[in-house]
Amino acid sequence: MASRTPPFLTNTYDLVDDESTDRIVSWNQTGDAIVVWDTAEFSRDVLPKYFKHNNFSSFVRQLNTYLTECFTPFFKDVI
Amino acid sequence: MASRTPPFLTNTYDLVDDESTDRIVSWNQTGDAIVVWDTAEFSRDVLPKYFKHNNFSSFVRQLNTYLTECFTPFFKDVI
DNA sequence: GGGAATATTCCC
DNA sequence: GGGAATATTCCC
Repeated sequence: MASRTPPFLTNTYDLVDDESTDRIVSWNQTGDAIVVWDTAEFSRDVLPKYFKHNNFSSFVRQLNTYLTECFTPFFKDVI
Repeated sequence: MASRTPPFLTNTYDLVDDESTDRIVSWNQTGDAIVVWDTAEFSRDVLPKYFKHNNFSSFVRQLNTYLTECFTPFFKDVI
């Protein structure tokens, strides 16, 4: 029996996959990385919908916890 | 140097001490115990102002973590 | 980035 | 109630 996928990973998948916020955060062209287009909006508007905080650094901390070579996010702050 | 008081304890002190919510949660007459008069209102309205959740059981879990004989809360659900 | 402290959840 | 897993914060 595979153990349950951690909530952080399913939440992160969901928030990236949500097309209504692709302007703020989306997959890259090849679909193997996350692009955060606007970290300010991302932190303020998107994070609290999925997590109990609105801190970009807390999100990145969790990302680093679960990171493997299969999962390569990057950030492109357009400000 | 004393180490810093954990946020849970200062938050809990503050929420009990706030007189505007004494109808929901207050000190007892001798000031050495917490009385939660309405757990439903307490969970829904008071907890999220001080913590990142609205679950009574999570509050009690933390209370048990920090409990000593000097700190004796009790709950009086008036429903 | 990540170790460690604290918070929140989950489950016995 | 509390151990353990996960999340959030704090700090190096």
